[in-house]
Amino acid sequence: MAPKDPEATPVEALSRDEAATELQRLAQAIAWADAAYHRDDAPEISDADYDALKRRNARIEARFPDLKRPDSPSERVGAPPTEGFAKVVHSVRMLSLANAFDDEEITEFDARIRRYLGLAADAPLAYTAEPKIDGLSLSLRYEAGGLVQAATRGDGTEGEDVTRNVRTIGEIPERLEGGPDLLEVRGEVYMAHADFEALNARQEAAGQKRFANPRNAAAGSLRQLDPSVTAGRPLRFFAYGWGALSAPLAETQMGAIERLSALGFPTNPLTALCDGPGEMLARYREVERRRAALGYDIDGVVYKVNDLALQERLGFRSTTPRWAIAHKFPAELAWTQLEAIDIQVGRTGALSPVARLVPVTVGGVVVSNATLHNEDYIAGRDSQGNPIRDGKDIRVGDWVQVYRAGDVIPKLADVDLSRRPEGATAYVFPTSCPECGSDAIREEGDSVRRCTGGLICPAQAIEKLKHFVSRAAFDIEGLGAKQVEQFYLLGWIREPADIFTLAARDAAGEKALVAPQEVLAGLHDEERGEARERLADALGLEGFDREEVARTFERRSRTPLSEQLGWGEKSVRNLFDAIEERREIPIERMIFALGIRHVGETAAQLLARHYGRWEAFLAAMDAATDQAGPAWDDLLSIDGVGAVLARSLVTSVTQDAERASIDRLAGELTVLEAEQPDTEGSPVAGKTVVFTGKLEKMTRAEAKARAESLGARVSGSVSAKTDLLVAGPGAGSKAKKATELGVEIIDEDDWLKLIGAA
DNA sequence: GAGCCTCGAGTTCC
DNA sequence: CTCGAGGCTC
Repeated sequence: MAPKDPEATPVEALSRDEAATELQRLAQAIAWADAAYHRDDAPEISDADYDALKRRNARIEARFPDLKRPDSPSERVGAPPTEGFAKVVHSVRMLSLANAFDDEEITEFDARIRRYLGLAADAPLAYTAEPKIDGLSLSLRYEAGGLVQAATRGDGTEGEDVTRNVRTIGEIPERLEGGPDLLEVRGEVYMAHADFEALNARQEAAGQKRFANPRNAAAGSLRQLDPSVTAGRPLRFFAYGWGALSAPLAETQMGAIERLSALGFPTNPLTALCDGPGEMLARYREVERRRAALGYDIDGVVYKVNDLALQERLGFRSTTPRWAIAHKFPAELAWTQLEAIDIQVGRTGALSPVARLVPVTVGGVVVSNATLHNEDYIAGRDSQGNPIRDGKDIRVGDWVQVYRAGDVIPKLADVDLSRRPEGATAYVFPTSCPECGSDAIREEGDSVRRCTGGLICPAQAIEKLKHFVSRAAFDIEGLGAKQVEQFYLLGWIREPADIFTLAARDAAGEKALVAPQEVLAGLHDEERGEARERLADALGLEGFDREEVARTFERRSRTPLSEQLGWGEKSVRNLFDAIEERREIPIERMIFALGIRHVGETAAQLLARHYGRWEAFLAAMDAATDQAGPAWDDLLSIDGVGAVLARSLVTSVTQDAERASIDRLAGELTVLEAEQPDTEGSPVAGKTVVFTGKLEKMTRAEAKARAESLGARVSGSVSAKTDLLVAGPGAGSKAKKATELGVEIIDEDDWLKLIGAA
């Protein structure tokens, strides 16, 4: 059990008996945290919390030396679970693959590539096909033939340095002969079935936890802090790709794989060349047929365009290469019973139903929750009103079939009406918010029902704050989702601006922004049991008693954070330092952090680039309030901004309460001007370019992607703001308009010459 | 107006 | 990771 947080009595005030009791409690709590960290590779409490426990233990021991226990945590040897793995930024992003689940999607994949490349349906186009190993991706960096770094995939941009562990894997060469000077090899670490069974037998004999499946075993083994543990684990490796290179490996994917094999890397023996969708699908069946006998887990077949020059032309979408796709095997299914349907309220007020299930193992993992999407889904209809699951609705008590979409997200596939319990009634979707009681309404044509409470809804307020501190927004170290939620419940932070005044209020001994009566007022009716529980929990109380809650609420408001359990002086200082660091914030993060519907990372980036300065952005929003006029048109002229986004943005930013909150926040900050894309030496940076007519050396999509990578804005129509028109043969009205407006016109060859210089 | 292609939002489990 | 929907292209 996790240690609760009984309001910490100052060490000085502890009686002897209390001290002895607490030392025992601390010893247990620390041992529990250690075990959770080492055994499960999943710390249950934060490093800061852990440090605070240890420090309090040490202080009590210092005051009562004779009470020191034989199992005192301060005597424990071994590395404290502070340092994890160093972060590694990948020089070339490790992307994921687009997925396909049926044959048709593979035909479409081929057609899409041909279209993009401008190839006829019958032109030759070869693909490689290889089994998709179910393990963990790894990037191995070799310099001058020697392995210098191994990193996990992480989020694709930044992974963890696992070099010391990887050096213990026999199948990964330490040195290469005759490779390029710089070579990053990418592949999959996995554990074979036989090795997995043997490992689990050993784990069990040693009284340790069995691993749920080979992939978890491989992941757990690779992420050992002690490389000697990894050395004892039977990890294996298949190379399938590469990142940074000082010289090309080959001209084709197949050639590159053969080269990696010649350099000493294991490559998958089932890798084959296919000349089109027909052969690809035949290969898929073949691999599927041999799946059970392979001796290791695979979850599909990956196809890649064989010609590397074509791969380069195809390039990437935002998170996946265009030249590859993973054809997944059908997901495993399992039947279980639906215990309850809960409603969660998101940042935008969306009411999302979640299925609480009798736990069931699906694909090696125990699943107890699954998404139910929205009210139509429960009723057995899709957003167009067409029946899904043959129109069967879902009721509490039903037997339902579960699968893990993409091997991750649990979903329901079917309902067994023959086993429906007698008296089961159709689920009635709430029409008021379960968190704040406000009306929950569904807009015309929308599939989700939303709480109309806005910021008075605690769920929305908390989710908005979580979004605010999230990685792509303010990313404040030491202030994660958990802390934000707790600070909100304790009344210390109600809106983003409050984060930046917290340190001062802490020093002044008055953190709460609301009176306890006010907090309690919202908890009157009996239905709000959950909210009461959460508040009691945040206060560290076992039960809910109004007077005790109010008392504790005030005491915690007055007690400096550094004296509260779970926090120590150092962690508090780190938190406040991290907050101070974010008083300077890039404008794109600021815009994203506001959490406006339809404005995600990408849209925020576009807006930041367009307006440059924060004041200019706000002024433009004000000028566009009436949704007409030059400011409104200017907003809509941004490529990627349409009417829906614009309306959502302008109404949010100019709405009084919201705006006041934004201004309070901005008052605490220095918002940094947008950085233009890194296009040093690009002749077209910041220019607005329009393509028209037929392009002969590249497709329109390629031309657009290339121009944007050089910092140009590509627009669809010629206007006074257009700097350059690239006109191929057959250009018509656009060329005419450009001439009228005096916009420079060049042909495709001139364009290539122009950007070739970059 | 139809058909992509992306992005945004919501979600689970480790 | 997926679904829904916004926005762009044809």
